[in-house]
Amino acid sequence: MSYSSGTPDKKADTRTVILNTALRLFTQNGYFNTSVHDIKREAHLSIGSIYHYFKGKDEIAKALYHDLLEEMEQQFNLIASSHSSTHDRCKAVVSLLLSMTDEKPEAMAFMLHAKHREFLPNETPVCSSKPFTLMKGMVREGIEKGEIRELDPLVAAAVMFGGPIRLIHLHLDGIFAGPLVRQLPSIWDCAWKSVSA
Amino acid sequence: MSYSSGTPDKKADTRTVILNTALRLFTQNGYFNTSVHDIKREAHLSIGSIYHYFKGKDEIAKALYHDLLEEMEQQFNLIASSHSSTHDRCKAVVSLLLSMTDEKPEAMAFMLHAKHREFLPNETPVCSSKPFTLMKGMVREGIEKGEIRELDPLVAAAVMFGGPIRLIHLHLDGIFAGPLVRQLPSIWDCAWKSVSA
DNA sequence: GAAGCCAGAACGAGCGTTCGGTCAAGAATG
DNA sequence: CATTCTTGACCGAACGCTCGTTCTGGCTTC
Repeated sequence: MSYSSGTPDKKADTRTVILNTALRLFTQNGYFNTSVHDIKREAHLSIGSIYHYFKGKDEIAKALYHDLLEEMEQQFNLIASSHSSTHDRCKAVVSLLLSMTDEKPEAMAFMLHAKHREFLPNETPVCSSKPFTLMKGMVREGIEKGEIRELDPLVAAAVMFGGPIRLIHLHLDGIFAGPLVRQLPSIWDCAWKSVSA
Repeated sequence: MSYSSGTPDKKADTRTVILNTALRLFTQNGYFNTSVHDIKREAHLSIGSIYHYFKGKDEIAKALYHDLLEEMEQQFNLIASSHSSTHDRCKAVVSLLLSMTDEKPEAMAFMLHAKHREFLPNETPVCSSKPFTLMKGMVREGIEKGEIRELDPLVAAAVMFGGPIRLIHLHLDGIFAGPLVRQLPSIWDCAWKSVSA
């Protein structure tokens, strides 16, 4: 490798270059409209290099999916451990979702927006993943503690997080402009009003 | 045509056979995992016959998209004209969405769930379509009349319809079982509480 | 010189689409 | 009535192209 002799750790960050490029193209054009040759071109790599790090196209998507979900799960656990009331926990979750959308829209789009079922048929669907299970768990606990009205936990979770998630979708589709975190006060007010006891 | 002499109107309903088969396969396996040859096989037709009625695969999807959106728009207009208060109108819309999901889950999945952007890049996105515009219009009117709190209309619409839509997604993903209409009272209660003045 | 990394030509399968054609049923013609 | 012509529904082999993947070989580093 002759060009750019200054790069220090070119070792195994070819992998992350591939992942970042793939994430961008997948969210921009969709999984099926993105070929491995497209990733190669955009990442200034060769086919061989890509297949050296990943067994195939779907392995790239799978790696992205797992990495992003794991990151989110960690954040959720952090939230759960640093807040005690259901109200504070759920508000922190909504805040996190909004700010993550502002900061890493592509990652968020890949997690929430993409139809993983279609290209990762053997993966557990997003809504059954750990982060989503944690969200449902928070809500159930809130019902038991009396903070939230007596409702089917799934319905309560859908209602409370459905609004923020819908706004995120609208934002990712380019319909709702501007930073989302700015909407946190009003949207959280609405969300909490909808289920609070 | 010798087989099944009993069929009266075999004339132009080959078209609807194609559309119904395509809708089923598109929602079941996704647009990109469905080939025209698959449609041919499942519909017991020939390639030539399909291409006689549609210019191409994307035209089939486009026809489905337009037909379904138009049907929904008509229902929405009917609702708007038969209810006067924002509360009643929006409740009727939510009720319609839930019952439509129960009755025609595939149609609903194709409208709400599918990423049309990826295979119909020249179509207006769902969220900018007439039905969704009508929903936003109802909410805006509700704010002007004082039935709904003073909020960004888009935020209010996202919050009010986000919960029900989220539940629909969960249902279509097989996570929330049972008929959705049964949840209308509780979910509408939550939705209205979240934005009502 | 062994091991990891990268390059890129080549392949084979599957796709959307084309196209030349058959067949049945009317309409037009005699 | 018998005939030719016309039309539209339908068929399916075949084509061209793109894609995911493989493979062979060279380069770099220790």
